Amino acid sequence: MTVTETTTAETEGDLEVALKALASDKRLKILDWLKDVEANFPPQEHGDPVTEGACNLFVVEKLGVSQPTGSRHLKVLVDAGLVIATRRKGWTYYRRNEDALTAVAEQMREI
Amino acid sequence: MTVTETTTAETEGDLEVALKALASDKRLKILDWLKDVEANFPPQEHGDPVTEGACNLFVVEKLGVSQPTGSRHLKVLVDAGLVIATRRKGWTYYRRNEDALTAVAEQMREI
DNA sequence: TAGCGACATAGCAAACACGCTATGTCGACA
DNA sequence: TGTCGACATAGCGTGTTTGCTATGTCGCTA
Repeated sequence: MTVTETTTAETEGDLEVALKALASDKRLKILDWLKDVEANFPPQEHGDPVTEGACNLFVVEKLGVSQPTGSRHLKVLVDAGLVIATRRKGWTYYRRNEDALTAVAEQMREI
Repeated sequence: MTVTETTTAETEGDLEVALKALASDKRLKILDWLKDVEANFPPQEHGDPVTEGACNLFVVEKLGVSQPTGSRHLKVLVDAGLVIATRRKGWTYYRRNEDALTAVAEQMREI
């Protein structure tokens, strides 16, 4: 079994990094879609949409870009700590890091 | 008398535009400094710091960049509607657009 | 009206962001 | 072990951002 979780622990970190990650139409869309994986993506027969998130290819397809481009957008979000990637078997699932997103929103109240 | 106020009326507009403007270390600093003009900038004998804001040169100097570079950072904030520029006599004053900033923070709660 | 101080604009180079194609890696399965 | 599906990484062209210097504009004031 190989399960790898990736977070950059940005719950309190650099606001600028988070803002750079958020300052993109496509990445804002991804975050919005991930609010409700079951509603926004096709059914996954291999990995729980609720606990693990949406798989890479579904996001890529919905974004309407090539697979590497979509993967990079996701990586930007992961590197900023706003999204958590779970790698299992052949697939990678992405879900929102609600704690980090809430922290960013909180910091924005003092901007 | 020539007084010109500049706002891009972004009180409800594009979140992405605001985030792009905010995704910069220097521009975040400017916004922070403008929270208290009197405390963060030298005394202005020509224009009320509280009602009109800080003059261009003071911001530029504190940023530690050239005058055109500083002016452009300010312009980015103005274009995004986050800062209001008031031009009077020879000087241009910049102050925070609290309404727009609050609106952005509010939108961030649903991100 | 000549000149000066305070900005704004133009124009340019370096760095970064973003799209793509091509290719590498890694786990399953025949 | 060979192949295939699902990503990740490399590399490349293009557009945008960010810094600078040089220069334009505008409102005084001499």
